[in-house]
Amino acid sequence: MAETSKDRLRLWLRVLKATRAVESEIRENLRRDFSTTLPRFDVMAALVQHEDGLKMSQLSGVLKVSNGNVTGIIERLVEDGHVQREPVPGDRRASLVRMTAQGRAEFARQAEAHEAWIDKMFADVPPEAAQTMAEALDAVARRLENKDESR
Amino acid sequence: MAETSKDRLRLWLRVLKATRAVESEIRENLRRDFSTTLPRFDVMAALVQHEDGLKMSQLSGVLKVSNGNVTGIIERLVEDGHVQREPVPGDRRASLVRMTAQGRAEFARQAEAHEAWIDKMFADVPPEAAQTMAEALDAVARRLENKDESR
DNA sequence: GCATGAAACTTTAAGCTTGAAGTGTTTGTC
DNA sequence: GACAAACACTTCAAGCTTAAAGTTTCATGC
Repeated sequence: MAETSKDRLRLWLRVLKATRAVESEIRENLRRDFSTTLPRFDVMAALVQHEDGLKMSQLSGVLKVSNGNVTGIIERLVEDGHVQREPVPGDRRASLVRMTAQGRAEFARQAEAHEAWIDKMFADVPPEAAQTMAEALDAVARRLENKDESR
Repeated sequence: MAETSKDRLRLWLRVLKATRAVESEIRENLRRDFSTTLPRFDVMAALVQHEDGLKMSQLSGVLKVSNGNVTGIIERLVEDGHVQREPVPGDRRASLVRMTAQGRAEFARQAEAHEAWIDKMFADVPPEAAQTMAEALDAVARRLENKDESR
C-alpha cells in the first residue's frame, strides 16, 4: 500500500505529540526537582562531553542554537556557579566555557534522574520498534542535514 | 537482548534530534513563506477543526498550553484579521474564538504547503516503519496521559 | 603601517512559554 | 439577598529563542 502525504502528515503529528509530551514532562521534572531548565541541562551535557571546554561559538554549533541564545544561558549558568568562562590565549574576542567542579557534581545528579525518567517513559517501546524508529528518524534527520549543505 | 536505560536514552536523543530538526525547518518555512509562526499555525489548525469556534479555555485545553499563552497568540491573530472573538451569550467571562473568512483562506494556503514540506521530509520512511513508530509513540504518549490522571 | 573584511561575541526587539497573581463573573448555599 | 468558592480569563515576571544590528578584535593584502 502506497503512502500518501496525508499518511506522512499523520505520522508527523503523532511524533510531535509524543515528543512534546515527553519534553514537557522533562521540563517539569527538571524544574520541580532541580530548579533548572532544559536548555541549561543541554548546555551542561555538552560541556561535560567536552572536558576541555568549548568556545561560545562551538557551543552554539554543537547545540544548533543561535549565538545570542548561548550568551544568555551561559550568563545564568555562571551566576549559578555551574560553569566558568576563561579567556582564550591569543584571541581576546573569544572565551572558553568550562564546567566547574560544583557544576559537574550537580549535573551528575541531574543526568541520573533524567535517565531514569526517560527509562520509565519509554518502558513500553519494544527493542525491535526502537531499532526501526532509530533508523527512520536518522533518515529524516539526514535528509535535513543534506539540505543545509545544498544551500 | 534486553534493553538498558542507556538504550532508551539514546533512542530519546535520536527522537529529539530529528523532531527538533523537522520543527525548526517548519518554523523557518512558515516564517519565510507566510511570515507566521508555528504557534499561530497550530491555533488556526485547531480552529479550522472546530468550525463552531472554541472558547479560550477550550483552545488551551486542545493545544495543551497555558491560558496566558493563548491570550497573547489570539491577540496577534486578531490583529492579523485571521481570527475573531465573540461574546458568549450568558457568560460574560468567556469569549468564543472563530476563524474569519480571510483566516480560513490564508490557513488553506499554509496547510497545503505544510503538508508538502512534511511529505518531503518523511519521504524516506517506509510504511512499515511508520506503522511501528506510530504504535510505539502512542504507547509513550498514553503512559504520560495516564500519569496525569493519577495525580 | 594600515585599511578592510571576517570572526567572535553581545545586544536588541519581538514573540513564545510558563506558573503565579490578579480581575471580574457565575454558581451555589444558607 | 449575601457570601464563598469556582471559573474564565488577563497580567506579570522570568526565561528561552531567533534574526538582525552593533562592538571589538583579528587576519590579510597592499
